[in-house]
Amino acid sequence: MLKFSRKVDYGLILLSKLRNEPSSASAREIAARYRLPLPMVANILKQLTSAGILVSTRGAQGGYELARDASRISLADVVRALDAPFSLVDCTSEHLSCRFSAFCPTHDPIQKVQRRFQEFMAAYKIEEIIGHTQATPFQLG
Amino acid sequence: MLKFSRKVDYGLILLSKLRNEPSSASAREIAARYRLPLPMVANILKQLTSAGILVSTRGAQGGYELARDASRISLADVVRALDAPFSLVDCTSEHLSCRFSAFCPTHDPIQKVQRRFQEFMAAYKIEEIIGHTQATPFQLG
DNA sequence: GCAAATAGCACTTATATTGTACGGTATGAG
DNA sequence: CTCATACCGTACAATATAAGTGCTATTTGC
Repeated sequence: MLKFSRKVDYGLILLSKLRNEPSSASAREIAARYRLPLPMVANILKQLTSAGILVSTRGAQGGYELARDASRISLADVVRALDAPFSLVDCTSEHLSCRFSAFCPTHDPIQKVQRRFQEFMAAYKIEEIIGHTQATPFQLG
Repeated sequence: MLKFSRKVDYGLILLSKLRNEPSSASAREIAARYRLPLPMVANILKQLTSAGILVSTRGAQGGYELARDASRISLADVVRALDAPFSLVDCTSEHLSCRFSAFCPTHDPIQKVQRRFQEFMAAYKIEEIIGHTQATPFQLG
C-alpha cells in the first residue's frame, strides 16, 4: 500500500525524544513517557542501534543516544533500518529473480524510479522532519 | 516495506501492452500473451477502468484501451487506482484519527514528505516508465 | 438467441506486519 | 561479589493486508 510501517512512525517519535535530550534515555523511560509497549520500543531502539543510528550504553544507568547529529541522519537511514530491505518492486532485489525478468518491460525503468526515490529520501534529514521542538509527551486530560 | 504492490507491477505491464497496440485488447488476450492468470488480469483492468485510466468496450469484440495518451498518465494515477488509498503514514489519512495525533511530533512534517512524494509520482508519467518499445511477449525457449 | 466480453461482488489463501516473549550478556552500585 | 538494571539476539504468535480465485449479471455483436 506504499506507506511507511508503524515502526518508522514510532522510530521517528523515539528519535525526536533522543534528539533534544542531552542525557541518554533508557527504553523503559521512553516507553513510559509515550505510553508505548516496552517490548516494541526496545525492539525499535535495538534495530536503530545495530543500524548505527543510535549508540547504546549497557548496564545500569545505560541507555541510548543519537550516534550523530540529526542533520546527518536521513529518512532513508531510518527506513532502511526498520523496514529493510526496501525496494519498490520485487524486480529490483538482487537475490530474488523476478519471474518476469526475462521480458518484463518495467525492469530497467522502475529501477530508475527506485534510485530517484532513494535519493529523495536520502536528502531528507530527520532534523527537518522532527524539527527543533521536542515531542510533547503524552498528557492525560 | 515501502514498495509497490504486485498489482502495480502487473498494471504497468498491461499498460505497456495497451500503449503500443492500435486496437483494443481483451483481458483474455492479454492474459494469454503474458502467461498471467486471467482473473487477476481482468481484475486489474477493471480497476484501471473505473479509475478512468482505461476505457472499456463491452460485448463481443470488446476490450480495453488507454483513456488518454501515456504522457498524460502518471505513476501516481496508477498507484492510486490499484493501491488506494496511498499514504505514507496513517496520520495522514483523514478518516483515521491517529492515536498519537494529539502529541505526535511527526504529524505535520510527515505530511510535507507525503506531499512531496505525491508530487514526485505525479510528475512521473508512465510514458517515461514503459518507454516506446513494446513489452516483449513471453517466449518459451 | 447465442457467444463473447466486461462489471461487480464475495471469498479463500498466502504473506507480511505487528506485537510479545525469553534466555543471555554486560555494567555499575552497594 | 552479588544484585538489579539495561541492552542483545532471536524466535514466536496474532493480526492485518495483499494476492489470487470464482461466480453471476449485464451488455453487445453476429
